[in-house]
Amino acid sequence: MFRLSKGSGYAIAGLVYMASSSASDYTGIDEISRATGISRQYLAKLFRTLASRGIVRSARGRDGGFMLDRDPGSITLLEVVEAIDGPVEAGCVIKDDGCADRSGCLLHYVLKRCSGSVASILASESIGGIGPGFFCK
Amino acid sequence: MFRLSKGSGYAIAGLVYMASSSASDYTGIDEISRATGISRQYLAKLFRTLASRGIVRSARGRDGGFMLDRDPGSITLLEVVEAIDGPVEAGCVIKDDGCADRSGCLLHYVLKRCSGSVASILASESIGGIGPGFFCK
DNA sequence: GCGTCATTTGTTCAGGCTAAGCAAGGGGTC
DNA sequence: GACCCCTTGCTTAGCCTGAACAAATGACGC
Repeated sequence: MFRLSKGSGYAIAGLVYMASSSASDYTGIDEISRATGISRQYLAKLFRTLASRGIVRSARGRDGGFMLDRDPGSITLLEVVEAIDGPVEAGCVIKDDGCADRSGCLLHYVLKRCSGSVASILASESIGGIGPGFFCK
Repeated sequence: MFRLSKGSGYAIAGLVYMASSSASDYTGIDEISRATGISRQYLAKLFRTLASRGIVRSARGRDGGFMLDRDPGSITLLEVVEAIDGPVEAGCVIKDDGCADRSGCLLHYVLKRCSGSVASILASESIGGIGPGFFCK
């Protein structure tokens, strides 16, 4: 009903690396994969999704790769997570659609508070804000 | 890296129903399944897990069923969620073990804030606190 | 008291679905 | 021709669902 996947973390790690490399040209997926230790194929799949969402730009062929399409400071973690995992929001577990906020579903209310809290934390941090010091040893 | 599954929601719904029925004897899984609209088999599996964690008590045979083993007000949603989904905590995505809090992993820090926030919200609500008004129409 | 029966949980199997990761070939660009 | 993204398909694991069978318990008839 509500999740943060490993894929989201991988995408954030890759984006942070790109932002910190401060290269004005494209960065190959192989380089990002080596630097972060993430599976090359899976990372490529994630970046294709990010490209379709307008977060990164891709170029094929020699000297091709991926490149941030916007200022790192303007890309929030929430945006990245929602691109990969879908909306960060917890609906009612019992009824998929019904159960609007107006109904007195207390469980729905508690879950809304959880997802809302996570969303606001993720929205307050950006790729540029994480910075190159991000990588754990 | 961190999730709240449907199973957790189902378990909470079942427990709330049991607490609200205020019966001093055992409640059958069929009754809970009918009242909540949750798959009987899956609900039974969830309740078996809850029984092994000491949250409910079970009895087989005629007039058997499940029964809260403690005061509904003392069973927090966090306890139920962790019984079903495991610990509500987001570790580092890049390194499974290393990456302790002391290292300067900013992503780790952000994720810790997210999971900590969710855990504290879930810990502040109990099965007894949700109450019978919980069910959405 | 004993055997039978209905009731209800416990166990097992099988299938559909999604996330995560792997591998190979296609095709664009320098 | 070398480089590198794109597409497709496959495998593994875990979640969710459904069905059938086994085991335990209480009620009833004798």
